[in-house]
Amino acid sequence: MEKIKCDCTVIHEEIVNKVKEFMPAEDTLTGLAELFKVFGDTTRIKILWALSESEMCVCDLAFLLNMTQSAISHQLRLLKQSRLVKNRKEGKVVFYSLADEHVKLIFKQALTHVLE
Amino acid sequence: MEKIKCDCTVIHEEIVNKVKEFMPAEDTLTGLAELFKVFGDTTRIKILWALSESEMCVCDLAFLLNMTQSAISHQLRLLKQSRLVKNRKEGKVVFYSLADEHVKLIFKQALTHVLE
DNA sequence: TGAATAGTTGAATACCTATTCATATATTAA
DNA sequence: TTAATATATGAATAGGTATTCAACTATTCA
Repeated sequence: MEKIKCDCTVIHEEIVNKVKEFMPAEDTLTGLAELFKVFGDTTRIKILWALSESEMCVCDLAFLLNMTQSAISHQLRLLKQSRLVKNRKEGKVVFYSLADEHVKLIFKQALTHVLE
Repeated sequence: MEKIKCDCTVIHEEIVNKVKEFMPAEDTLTGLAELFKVFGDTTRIKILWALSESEMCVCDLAFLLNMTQSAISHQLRLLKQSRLVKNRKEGKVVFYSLADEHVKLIFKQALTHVLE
């Protein structure tokens, strides 16, 4: 354990206080992190990307990603809880699709960083 | 374990193949997930947000986020490895700042989803 | 030189989470 | 009703990771 306030922070106090003042609410930042956490998994990224091309059922995704249907289903539940995908039922088949256009826009922005 | 190719995927074969064809390279998708993983932590989000306001030294960040300087240092190393922050040394003090403008743009995009 | 400050780092711990496995539900068709 | 298919889900496991703790380095200054 150590003390929090260094000498240099005292010197920088004005800047630090100004930054603190403009920081978004704790909830907002936590929410941001939670959203990015959902994007931060290869399986979910692939699912989201696939759904950005076309709506698909669970076993389509399982086949496409070469994974068990169970694993896909678990991830889809997570994605739905985060309001990133929605679904509709047609007989025994459940089709999933993107909830809105945000996903594509976030992808686009992030790709510019990755592809450099 | 279970078989991968369901009957309904046979029916949807055309769509599934088309989606597969347009999927980005494995490396690209993994890279995307890795980037989002870095954003997917409250501490790192706060650090990045703070640095989007002003460059700061390690102990400034520790004071601002009320965390040990060691914890902050560990996270800064991660952020630097991901090319999201850069640093400069001035005597004993190391100042960190955002590596480029991508961070702000990605934040902005994601916020529109969180704040709805 | 020695003391103090700023920062880094490796190991340990405690928590989280992605996948698997087994099972359950829902729908359709025979 | 029974059998088959599509999906969902709870528990267990294995792998990952954020923070802490205890050193350690680098720099300044007295």
